Parts: sequence; C-alpha cells; structure tokens
Amino acid sequence: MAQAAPLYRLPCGACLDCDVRSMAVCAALEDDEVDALERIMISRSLEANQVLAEEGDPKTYVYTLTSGMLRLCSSLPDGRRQISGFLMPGDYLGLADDDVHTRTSEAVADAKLCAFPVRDMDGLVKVYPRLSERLHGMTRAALRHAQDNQMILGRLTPVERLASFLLVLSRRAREHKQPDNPVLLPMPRADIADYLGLTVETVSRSFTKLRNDGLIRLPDAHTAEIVDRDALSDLAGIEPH
Amino acid sequence: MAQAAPLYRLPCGACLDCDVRSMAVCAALEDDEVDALERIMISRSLEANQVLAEEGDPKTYVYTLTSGMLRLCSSLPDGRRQISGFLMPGDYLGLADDDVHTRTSEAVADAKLCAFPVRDMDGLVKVYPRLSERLHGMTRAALRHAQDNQMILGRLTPVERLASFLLVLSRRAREHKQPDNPVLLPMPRADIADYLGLTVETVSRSFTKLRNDGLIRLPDAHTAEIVDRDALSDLAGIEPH
DNA sequence: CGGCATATTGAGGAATATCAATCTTTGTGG
DNA sequence: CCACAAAGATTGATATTCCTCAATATGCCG
Repeated sequence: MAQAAPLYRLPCGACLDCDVRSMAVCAALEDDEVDALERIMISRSLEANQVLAEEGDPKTYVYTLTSGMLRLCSSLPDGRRQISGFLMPGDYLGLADDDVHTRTSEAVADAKLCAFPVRDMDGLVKVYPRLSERLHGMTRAALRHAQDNQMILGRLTPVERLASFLLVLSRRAREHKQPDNPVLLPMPRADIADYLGLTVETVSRSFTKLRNDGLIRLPDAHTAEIVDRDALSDLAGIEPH
Repeated sequence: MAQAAPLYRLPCGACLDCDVRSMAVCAALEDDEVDALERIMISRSLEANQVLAEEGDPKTYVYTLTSGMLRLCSSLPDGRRQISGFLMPGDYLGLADDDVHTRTSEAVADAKLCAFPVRDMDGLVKVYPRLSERLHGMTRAALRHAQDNQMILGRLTPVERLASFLLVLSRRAREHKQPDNPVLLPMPRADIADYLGLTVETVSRSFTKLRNDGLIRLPDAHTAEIVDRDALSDLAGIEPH
C-alpha cells in the first residue's frame, strides 16, 4: 500500500531554529542528528483547556512542549484534584510513564507541541545513546522536583508554599531563557490551589499577604513581580537562586 | 603501586543466591553477567538510625538495600522534616541524584547494603544496556510513586493518608515476596508523621480510628493487620491490589 | 454594554496542630 | 530475672489554622 506523504510535517531543518532546541530532549543531539528526530516528529497544537491525554490512556506518543503550558493532574472519585506539575516550553511529556499515561495532561493556555510516536522514539533511543542518557537525566530531575513538592505539600504553610511556587516559576523561566521577574501565571487560581494542596480562597489570601508584606507586587492576577527575593526565599526555606 | 586485595568482598557467586536478586537492579543481568556487578560491589551494614549519606554529600556510591529499611529525608532550617520515601530490600539508592545526594539517607532498622562506586557503575552501565534500561525504569517508577505522594499529601485527610500508606506498604511487601498481611511497620510514629505530613498525635489517632472502625487490628505498634482491605482501599481512593 | 467566569474579601465552623498527661514498650544494670 | 529509667505511643483539652459558605469585586468576551 502506498504511503501518503505525512501531514503536519514542519519544513526540513525547522528544528535547528526551534526556540526550545537547547533545553528540550533534542539538545542531546548534534545539529546533523536532530534530523532523525525531526523525521519522526508531528506538530500538534492545543487550545486552552483541551485535553491531550487522559489518565489511563495508552502511551502512543511522547511530546516536547514548544510553547504554552500544560498541567498534569489526577482526580479522586469525589472530584478532589491534584496537579502534579506544570510543563513549560522545552519540557518533555511522558517521563514518568511506561505504557500508559498515569496523569491527565491538559493545556493551561494555547500550546504547541512536537509529538513523537513512542515506537519510533524507542528506536531512536537505541541509535543515539545520548538521547537515552538525556531522557534519563530529565527523569531524575523530575523526580527531584516531585520530592521537593513532597516537602512543600507536607510541611510548608500556605504562604510558604506560594512563595516557593513563585520562586520555582521564576527560576524555571530563567532556565528557559525568559525574563525571571515579573513571574507570569498563565494558570487560574484553582490550578495553583490544586498544585499546592490548598483552596482558591487560601491561595488568594496568601497572594494578598505577600503583597501587603511588600514581598511581591500584583499588577494583575496573572503577573507577580518579585520585590524582595531574599525574603521570599527565606519564607520558602530554600536558597535564593 | 601494588593493589591490596579488596576488603569486604563477598564469596564469589554470592549474588546468585541473594534474596533480592530478582527485584533489584541486578535482575537486569543474566546469571553469568552479575559477576561483573559483584566484582565492583562492597558490602556494607548500618545500625538503626545510622546515617548513610547526608543531604549535599557528593554521590560516590550507589546502593542496593538487601535487608532492613532506610528513610530518605530532608529538613528545613527550623527543624521541620519531610520523609520522601522508605527503601525496602531490593530498592536502589541514588535514582534521583546526579552528582550529589539530594536527601539524607538513614537506617530505620539495622540494614545491609551492596555499595557500588558510581564510577564503576557508570562504566558497567555502558557495557550492559539492559542495566541502564532497568535503572531508567526504576527511576520512572520512583517518579510515579513520588507523584502519587503529591496527591496523598495535597488532598487526602489524615485517615485516608494512613490507609493509603498501609496499603502501599502491604503491596510493596508482596512485590518484594514477603507476606502482605500483617503489615510490618519498622519505623516509629514520628517517621510516619513526617512521611504523611502530619503530627505523631494525628497519626496515632488515625490508627485508633482505623482500628475502632474495624478496618485494621493492631497487635502491637509495629504490626498492622489489615482486616477489611476493600474498605481501606475505598478510603485511600485507590484500586485494591 | 451586559453577562459570566474568575478573583478577592469576610464571617463562621470544622479539623488538625499544640500542649500536657498517662500509658506502654524497650533497654539496661543490679 | 526483675526493677527502673528512658523513649515511644496513646489519649485528652485547648487553640489555631485553614476550609466552607457567602458576598462583593474585577476582568473578559461576545
């Protein structure tokens, strides 16, 4: 059977100009090697709140987020929800899972992704050991991050949780080569609440507290300007970055 | 310079008889290959509460726990502590870390371990790709586990947290080929509290509640017999295993 | 401009932390 | 082997914190 020309393929060499080239999985490959990745890649885009994969779905694709933001979440039968993480451009979706997605992934804001069929990706990983090493390294980093969250959820007060959340977002923005000060908050308060194990009201009150104490400014609900980073770090119980 | 015969070396072939052979990293290797692992291995033992590695220490060894139990924890400047996990025989220490231990590891009860110098281990991983794959798979499992904990810490009530804790311990005991009921609790209540983000008093009251409701029996403080596994699973919001 | 979703603020109550006392277990030395 | 001290676990009384419910304010999109 004749194979139709694959849809949604980016123009050849597009990966080389990609915004996230230096921080995503593909950073493991040399310029003349990314081509192999590009060949198995399919572009996708999501609108805000669109679901990419549901908890329990078979893992047929893995993804690199190139723009926008995703949330990974799971819910209890009675509706209680926990967000285990937010993905920023350059982040990889599928690090934790073997054959099945263990979390639901949804777009917080309009998002663009590179989709890789897992079968093809598994093949590439065997050809390029550095790709495998990079994935393993990203998994380790995700694990450290999840363990940090255990401390945040288990032992920090609401204001401390929010302080640490803002600092982590700021630091990650910097790592992703974006301005680290006003911190952009594309997600609604309910998402922050479900990430920090709080209610929206408590999140809102914690924002107000940080503002009244002069640690941050809030030009609008989706922008937090860090005024006193040291005090914020003190609160969060972590070293300033 | 002449190299002295290495100390603490187990008799040749000991790995083949090892209790944890089938569940630890070494399960990735065939019987005739574990020899390579055994050659770089050094046996260690720890007494209860002895520290194996401190948060921030350079990662010079990785370990497989062969008996006993370890806790991984970190502390805030003011003394608040969070335990990110307990290690059971067959578990691997060092999955999350690159060059530095990000958590303190201590013995809950007397423990025995196989220690592998990271340099040697890095070398072996290159020779045996299956070893690398297995480590990556164990890291993914640890990540899923840490994300489950985020739900537990962020959204479950104390009794629900304890129920889920007992069920996880029970399931892991089974996976580790030990009886899954009664559940053995080698760690003190303070450890359970610092793992579940509660106080000792609340942990104690939660045990009492589960006992009074007929879901468990408590022959002694370190033994919990599961009486109604379904009700316990219901509480924990997870499928019975 | 109006209507809806989201965010903030307020009042009250429920749940868990805190403080304190008792009970139990463990380990040690006589 | 028993007595005793010390640590750990449980139970009780109280206080604080955060959640719940309700009202108001703000922003956003048609």
